[in-house]
Amino acid sequence: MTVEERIVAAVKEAIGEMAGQTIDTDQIVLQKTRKEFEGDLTLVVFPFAKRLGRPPGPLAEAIGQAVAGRVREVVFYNVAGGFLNLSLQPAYWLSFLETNAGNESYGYRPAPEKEQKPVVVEFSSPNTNKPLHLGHIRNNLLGFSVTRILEAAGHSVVKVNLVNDRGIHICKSMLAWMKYGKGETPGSTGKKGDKLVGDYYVKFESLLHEQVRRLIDSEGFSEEEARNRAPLMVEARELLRRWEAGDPEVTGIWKMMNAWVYEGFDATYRKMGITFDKIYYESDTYLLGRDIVRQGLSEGRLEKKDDGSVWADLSLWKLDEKLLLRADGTSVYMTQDIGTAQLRYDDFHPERMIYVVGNEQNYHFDVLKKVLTVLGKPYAGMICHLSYGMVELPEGKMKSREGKVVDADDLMDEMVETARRTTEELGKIQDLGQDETDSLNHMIGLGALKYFILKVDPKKNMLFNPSESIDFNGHTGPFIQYTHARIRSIMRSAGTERLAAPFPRLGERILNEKELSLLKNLHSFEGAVVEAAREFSPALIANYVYELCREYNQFYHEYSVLNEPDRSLSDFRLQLSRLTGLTIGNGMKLLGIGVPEKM
RNA sequence: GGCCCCGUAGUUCAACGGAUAGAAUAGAAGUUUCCUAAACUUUAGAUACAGGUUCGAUUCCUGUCGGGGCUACCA
Repeated sequence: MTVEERIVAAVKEAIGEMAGQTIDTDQIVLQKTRKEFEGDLTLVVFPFAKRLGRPPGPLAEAIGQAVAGRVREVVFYNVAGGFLNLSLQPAYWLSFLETNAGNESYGYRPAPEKEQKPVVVEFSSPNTNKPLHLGHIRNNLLGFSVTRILEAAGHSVVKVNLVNDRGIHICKSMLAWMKYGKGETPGSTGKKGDKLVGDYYVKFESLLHEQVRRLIDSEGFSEEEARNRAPLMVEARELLRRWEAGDPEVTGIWKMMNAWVYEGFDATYRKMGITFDKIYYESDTYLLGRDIVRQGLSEGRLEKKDDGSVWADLSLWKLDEKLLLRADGTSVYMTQDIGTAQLRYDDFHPERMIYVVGNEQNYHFDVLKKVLTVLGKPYAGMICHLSYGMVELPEGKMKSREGKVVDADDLMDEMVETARRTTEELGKIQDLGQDETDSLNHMIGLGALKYFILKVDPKKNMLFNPSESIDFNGHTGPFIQYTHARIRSIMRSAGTERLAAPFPRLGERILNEKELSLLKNLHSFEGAVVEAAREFSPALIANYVYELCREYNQFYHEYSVLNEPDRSLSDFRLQLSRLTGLTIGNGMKLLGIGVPEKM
């Protein structure tokens, strides 16, 4: 049990004895004491004052006395208004540092038992006719980081990707390539496969748009009708029909073009540093949902309309009916999601299934959960939509169809290029070889980008302005990486022998303000990890690490580590720096960001 | 129209209902004989508006204004 937990327990006990009533643990608010007050931890007493009908001041006093008597580490307390400030004995902080200074996995819970049920996290989920853009970057980084955070919090995790590789939209890019491609390939054009296919999708849409406009003008059709009647659309539907019928020519082209796309995606994932444990393809799974729906129909859980379409009645939750099978028996998006959920459940028997999907699909996931409930599926309650906000451009939402996107590859390349220029300008690392320099610049460039995105609360929309490049100074990834490099530099100078020496005895020496606040900061890393796992929020880690670095840089500026003449004090600061470095590294690892030895 | 989300310094982001709303950046002024100045210090600057709930509201409720999303036999 941590000290915080023991204090909370003591408070609970004390109040129980004083008032004869029990208080919920989560009603006991213990926060860090603000800098302007004396103490380490602060208990907010107001809520209890009200319940016990006693004035806050004296009550705080009484609780303080009780806690000091029960928790050994609490050596002093003071009351300010309705706040009870508790001070821990300095030796507590020192022993904390002593036990953790060399702990490479500080902040991480031990790996889970084999029999523990995993959490399945789906993220990325690309569409094979759209190259990845900034919106996908947020999805990928979030999803990947959340899996690392869950692992650090002691969960077993499976990372899955669901590739949307079939449907009418895929036929569109195929059709455009068949009609106008003249046999182009990634090899013949030197283009990345996903980009090449994406270009044909855009080409289809723009040609279709022309046809639609002409039909509206000449025949007076409505937009919808014109879209339906446009020759290109008719051909695309015919292509889909042939695909579903297994036409060898069509599936051959489909396989070939998909292979191009996957090669392109792989390159992008590699650059981003993202990996998966399992990749699902909708073309493999889309029929499964249909069977489940038919089964549900035969069990009387669903309704069939006169035209043959199948619906789920969600009026119990004040939602509309939801279509699950069209009149012609084909499936819709929701039908597929039912199938993939089932498959995932069968494959992993998870405790939870998390979907990292944008908040534009909030309604969809609400409905999915309800539909699975109607179907009586045991995993209906396991579905958890990790809903994140859009990345907006200054002119609004990104739209693939209109080509208004920030391309993922381009953006990453620009970041690396900026890193390269900055590294050269500063000229601090001449001793590295070309390969090392390249990988350093990659680390810094990607670090800046990833941090920029992950520091924002996932739930919130965020803005990206392409004309203002992402910063490398201030509240940024490179700032954190730089702090790490500084610390590593000290570690190298100190040498392994000194680091391995017994922990210094400081005697009666009082830690200075910076040392103490650094220690407290380090101490709260574990809590930050647990909180981030509970909230699915890498932003909490990002902001924690930043705060830690700011704290360290102030300390570094004000006090010397290796040049401190008092040897034991110098050793203490060395260990303090060491744990700071480890914590920065471990924190950044949870964000999928590397930290350098030098920069 | 109905439903949901969001309005915090010029800008981008913080703040379990808790003490004087934090940072960064842009602006102004400084710090290099000292372990990496991608750093540090000082300075100025914000809760859209109007009510309510409470010991206490950026946070919860209501209304107004502003922005975004969803509301497909698209995915």
